[in-house]
Amino acid sequence: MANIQQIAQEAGVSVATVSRVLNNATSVTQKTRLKVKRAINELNYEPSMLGRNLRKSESRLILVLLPSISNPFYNEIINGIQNSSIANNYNILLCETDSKPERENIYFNMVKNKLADGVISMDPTVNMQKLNELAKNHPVILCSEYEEGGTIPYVTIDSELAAYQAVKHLIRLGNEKIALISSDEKFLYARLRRAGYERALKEFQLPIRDEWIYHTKELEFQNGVQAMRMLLQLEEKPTAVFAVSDTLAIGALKALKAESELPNPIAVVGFDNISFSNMTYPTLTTISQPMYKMGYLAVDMLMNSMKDEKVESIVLDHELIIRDSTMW
Amino acid sequence: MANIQQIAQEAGVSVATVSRVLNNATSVTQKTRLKVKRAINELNYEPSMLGRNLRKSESRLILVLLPSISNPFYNEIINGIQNSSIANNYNILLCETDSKPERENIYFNMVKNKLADGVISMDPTVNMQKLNELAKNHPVILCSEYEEGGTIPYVTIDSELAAYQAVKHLIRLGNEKIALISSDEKFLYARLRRAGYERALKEFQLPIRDEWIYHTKELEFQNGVQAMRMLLQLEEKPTAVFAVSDTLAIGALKALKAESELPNPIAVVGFDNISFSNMTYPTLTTISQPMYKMGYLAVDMLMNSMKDEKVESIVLDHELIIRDSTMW
DNA sequence: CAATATATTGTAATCGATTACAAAGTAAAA
DNA sequence: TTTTACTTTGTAATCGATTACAATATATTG
Repeated sequence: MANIQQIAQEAGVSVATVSRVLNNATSVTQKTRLKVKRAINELNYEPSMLGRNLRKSESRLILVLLPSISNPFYNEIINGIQNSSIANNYNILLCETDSKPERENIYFNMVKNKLADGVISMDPTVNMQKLNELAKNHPVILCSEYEEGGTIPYVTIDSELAAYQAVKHLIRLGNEKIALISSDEKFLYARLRRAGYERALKEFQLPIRDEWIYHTKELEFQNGVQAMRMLLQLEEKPTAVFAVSDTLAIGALKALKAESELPNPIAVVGFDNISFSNMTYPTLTTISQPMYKMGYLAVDMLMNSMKDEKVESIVLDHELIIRDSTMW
Repeated sequence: MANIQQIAQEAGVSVATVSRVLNNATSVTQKTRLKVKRAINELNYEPSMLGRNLRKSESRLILVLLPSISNPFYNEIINGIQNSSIANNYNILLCETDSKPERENIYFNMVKNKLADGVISMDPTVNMQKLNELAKNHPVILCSEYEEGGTIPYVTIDSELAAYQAVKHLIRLGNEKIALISSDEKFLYARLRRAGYERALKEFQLPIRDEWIYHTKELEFQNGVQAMRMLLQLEEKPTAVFAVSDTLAIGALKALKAESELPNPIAVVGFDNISFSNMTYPTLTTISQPMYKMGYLAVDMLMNSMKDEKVESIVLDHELIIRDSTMW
């Protein structure tokens, strides 16, 4: 593969001139510009980004941290990030941490090593201390999951309010025994959604019972199935369930279908509005997050952060999508 | 951020020695090694990959091309690719082409520009001509979708045989009117799966009727819903359906549930065994591809290709997973 | 101890671009 | 035709590492 020297030689000009042509600098005559372009075509030349990046000390790559790509919740956010990045002439590196510190370290090092220019983290399992450390010297934005009272800018929704509204919806439908399927409360979103759940129950003077609150280890479908099975084994069964994610809710629905001898249907509300939530039977009532927008904005914020502008955190609006799982 | 010069100065040695310590070269005394390490810690130094990559003319990045991350089919493959890459000290760049040539060009240029060392393409919509061109100078492996009679090594399954077996299963259950929900036949997998479908029907002297073959534009759930609706409007309705992807099959199931006045249930078989396929109602009978393995092997093949070894294409085994959608 | 072999360290070129500054060329003004 | 102002081009330093080769230090041998 040819390099800039060879082009310069072929075109009979200096490397500086070739570089100017490559970067559309103004001060190059039409005539020399043509000579250079001809040489470029002749030798099938593509400028090396390695050289350019080293000189400019940038990689135009954004790291996107997420625990696992298999959670469909991230799909639309990633779409937003992707489109926004490309519009800004950046590319993204999707980084599955699998919630493993070793993996996380690899990616943090990439940033320190200048292999990436900034980070958007959607990973609730991220090591916040290390991330804060990184954020001192590098642009970092949190997307969806964030740190309360932290210094890293974030874009998210009001999880507490959303949960409150979801549960209130169940109450309005006449449910008094409402269970919660949540994940690990080390995650902020889980704590917030639980808080919303409790606020709604308290407001209507309904009991908050420990055995109606189930914590799963992960967010896979199977965890939802498992959780629902446990709830169905209780002596006093709930009549409705609020799950902190669609994946859990869908698992719960599955477990309910398997249980043929239920006197009354149990209502289920999920969270995220993943595309599959409209394909289940019954279709799932859920909270819709503006995922695409969230991703898009996260990149905007990162770009501003790179320009050393002050970046304000953003809280976006959500929406309750009412489907069959609360009206069968 | 400190650079290698400063470390050399701080430690009172030459840059070469620092580099040797960084790369665990043998010929460094314990004493100087310590001096250097102390300086590294002192100045909080992280070597710049930009410099290293330029010098070594490699980026240790693999591009993974796929049309869209929202298709859950790719999840497990990506997992395999990811794990295998990390084991080989590479990172992957997930590249959604959205089936747009502009996007594709961006990524191809990254390879030409030395920003990535190789490509694994899972994108059926890829421009094969350009990819072949790229493959002349850079390592490329095809994963899942491939080119018949092409020169780029691939890892895949026998789609024709799998489809044949899926349809044969439907025939054995007594179905004689079997529909096909396929995608665009510009994709090889679609042509192969249709061929398998037709082979099974012919073998049992069953009719191949054009109105029972529906082609969707995309692979989203909604396309499956749409396809099934059309099939249900036919005068002579099929009693079973084979869909070339789980997403389409799941959409079809959804459309079937919506239709309450069916005299007999319609059996459905999908393809891919995505994780959702076990969460639908009824659960989906499908063909399971060894997705993780496929991804893992693709990286192995790429590594060999980078070492300029000859790489043989691989056809892996599949499996028919029988669930409720063919026995209700 | 001197001569030689070996282990350790340093010097400087190199990867491929960008860019400040200098030099040469061209156009405009005197 | 000079002189001046402005454009265009070239020279060489630079980004931050690796590494061939040279130089020096240390160990081994006779």
